[in-house]
Amino acid sequence: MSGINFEASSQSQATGMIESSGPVGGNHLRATVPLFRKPQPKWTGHVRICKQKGLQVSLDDGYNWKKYGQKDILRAKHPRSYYRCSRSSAEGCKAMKHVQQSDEERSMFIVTYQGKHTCLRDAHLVAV
DNA sequence: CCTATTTGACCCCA
DNA sequence: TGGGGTCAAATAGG
Repeated sequence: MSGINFEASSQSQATGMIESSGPVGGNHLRATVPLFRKPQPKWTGHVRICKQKGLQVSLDDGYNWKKYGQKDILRAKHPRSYYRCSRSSAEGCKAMKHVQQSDEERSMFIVTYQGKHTCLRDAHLVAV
C-alpha cells in the first residue's frame, strides 16, 4: 500500500468511523475503511477514494456486497451503484453501500456506508 | 444448484 | 412532478 489517497469525511462523526488512517499493519486492504460496530442506529459516512489502488479498497472493504441497483444521477456524469450485504442479508445485515463516481474524476469514488453489519463476514470469506 | 450480476419498473420522498 | 432509491425477475458464471 503505497499511494492510497483516501479521505474519510464524516458529517456527523462523533464516534469515529475511520479507525486507522495510517498504514495497515502489513496487510493490504482491511480495516482501513469504516468499521460499523458502533451503537449508532444508522450510519452514513462517506469515504472519498482516489487512485486506482484505493479503488480496490472500495471494491472490497472486508464485506461481500451484492449490487441491487444502479441509477443514473442527474447532474452526475456517472451512474451511482447501490450495494447491499450479499449473503448475510438473510442473516439480517442491514448494511448498505452506495458508490458514486465523481463528476469528473473517474478515479474518485464516493463510497457511502449506511447501516450496521450484524453478520459475520468470515462466513464465506477467505482468510484475511 | 447456488450465488452474483444486470436491467426495468415501481414506489417513496423532496 | 422529478429524482432517487429499492425490489424483482432473468441470466450468467462458478
